[in-house]
Amino acid sequence: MIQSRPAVVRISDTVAGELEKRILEGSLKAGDRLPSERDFAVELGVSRPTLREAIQKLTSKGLLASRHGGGTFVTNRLEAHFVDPWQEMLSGHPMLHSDLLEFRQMLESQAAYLAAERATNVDIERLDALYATLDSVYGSKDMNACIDADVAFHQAIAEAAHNVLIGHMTASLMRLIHGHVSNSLEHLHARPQRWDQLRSQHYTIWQAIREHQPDVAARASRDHIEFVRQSMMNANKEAENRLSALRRQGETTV
Amino acid sequence: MIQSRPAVVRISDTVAGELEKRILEGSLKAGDRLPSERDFAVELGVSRPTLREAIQKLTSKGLLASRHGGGTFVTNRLEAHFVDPWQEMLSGHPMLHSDLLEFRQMLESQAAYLAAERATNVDIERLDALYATLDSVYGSKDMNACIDADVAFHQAIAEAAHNVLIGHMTASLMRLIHGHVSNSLEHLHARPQRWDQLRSQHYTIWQAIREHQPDVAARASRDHIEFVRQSMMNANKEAENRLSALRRQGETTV
DNA sequence: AATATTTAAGTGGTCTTACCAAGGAAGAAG
DNA sequence: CTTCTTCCTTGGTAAGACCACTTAAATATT
Repeated sequence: MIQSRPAVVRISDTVAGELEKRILEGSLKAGDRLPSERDFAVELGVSRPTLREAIQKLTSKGLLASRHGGGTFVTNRLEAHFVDPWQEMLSGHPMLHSDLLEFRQMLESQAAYLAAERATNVDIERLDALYATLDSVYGSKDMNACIDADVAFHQAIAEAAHNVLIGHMTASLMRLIHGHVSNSLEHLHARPQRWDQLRSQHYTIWQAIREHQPDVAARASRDHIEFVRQSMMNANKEAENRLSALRRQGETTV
Repeated sequence: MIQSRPAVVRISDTVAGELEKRILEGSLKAGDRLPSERDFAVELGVSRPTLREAIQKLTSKGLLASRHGGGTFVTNRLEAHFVDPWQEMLSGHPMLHSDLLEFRQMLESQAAYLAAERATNVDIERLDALYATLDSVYGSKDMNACIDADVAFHQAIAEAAHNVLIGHMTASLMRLIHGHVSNSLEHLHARPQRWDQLRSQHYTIWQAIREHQPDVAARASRDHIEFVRQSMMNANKEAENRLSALRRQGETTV
């Protein structure tokens, strides 16, 4: 109906593109309800399964949301256009956080080891500056600044290892977890003693690299991630407890 | 039980999640071809439109790709995310091979450690089979078969570590260096004793994992890569010697 | 015998029809 | 007026059929 020659273009893609275009242009605003699938399919000149496949695509992009018996609506989150598969996976499968931390533990401890072995004077000067800002910013309450300084510090260590793979890998992982770090650190906000523990851990790593003690640096880095890991597991456990408490409360009110 | 939060349980979502999980865990590897939609729908116990909707979701996420008349394939986007930047760097700058081996040393020793810790009976059975073929094929002169068996063996170890990042990372690196392995091994062709050394190294790793001795496995794996590293450096040195010898010869003739 | 062409089987893409389940609104009962 | 029932609309799933494309085996050609 729509096209005499579909050629290599899938109709569902064409429909999805058309809908996406309408949403972006504003003719379909956030909160709007789409016509029923049957009517809309006729209107667009395609079959209902084809329309549904197009809707699935946009739903997985976060642009649409369907309620059984209710209708299909335009969501208000237009920012989720480009999805990094790993990013999606991380939020979808929380068990991956454990794997990710395990990987970081390996990567960063090795980076610290090599950095302690190979760091030049330039590297150490950079580390000194970054550690200074890290230490000063840890005294403030600015969470974002802390995260940025933390990332920069670890990235500098990775680059001081003078291995391009470790450098790139660390950068990739840092980019990947940048959004999740806040989750894994926010529970520290009300715990000053843990805050100080992190501070001293960074100090140990920094000094070990400065004094070219590879084993100490690797061990300290390993312990550092292990600490974050334990803190996160505790946070998760507490969250579960709160959740089940809420559930119990709900059951009583029912 | 008035209302539960995940009230809407769409089958297509369940299927999509199942597929995503399989891709993530590696049972569906990059490049793999899915069964035909008709067969796969029966296998999963759902209808074909439902399966298609699930595939649409994952396609829009970039995890799957369908070719009309050809089939549906698992993309390598998860791995490409990490590997892409290195592809041309590695081929352009041979000096990076040293970095690569260093990275492998870290990655594979950690994989061996975790595999020795976590390998299930199924994992060990797979390792047994792969080691058997590896050992038998090492007796032949078939270099390609040796490389394939070697890659499969190390990949199986990485998957036995039960860490999706380590699994994908190893797969990426293996694919990345597949063409380079021949370079790093061809010099062994005329050296039977080194051939036997590799064989015994593999045996040590294999047994350590079977007997759940993480430290032994990690150490053996580390030594294994170190051996390859030394061999390659020697080979490079010999190549340089031959090259400079040729140059000297050229100077005399000029 | 090797190569180019044809053919047939298999696969994804689309459509039609039908039925089920969840939501919502109109109407009936209190 | 409130509450409950009923029924229609809507999205979700299933099954079968046909079309378009790819692939590879079978055939014809050289």
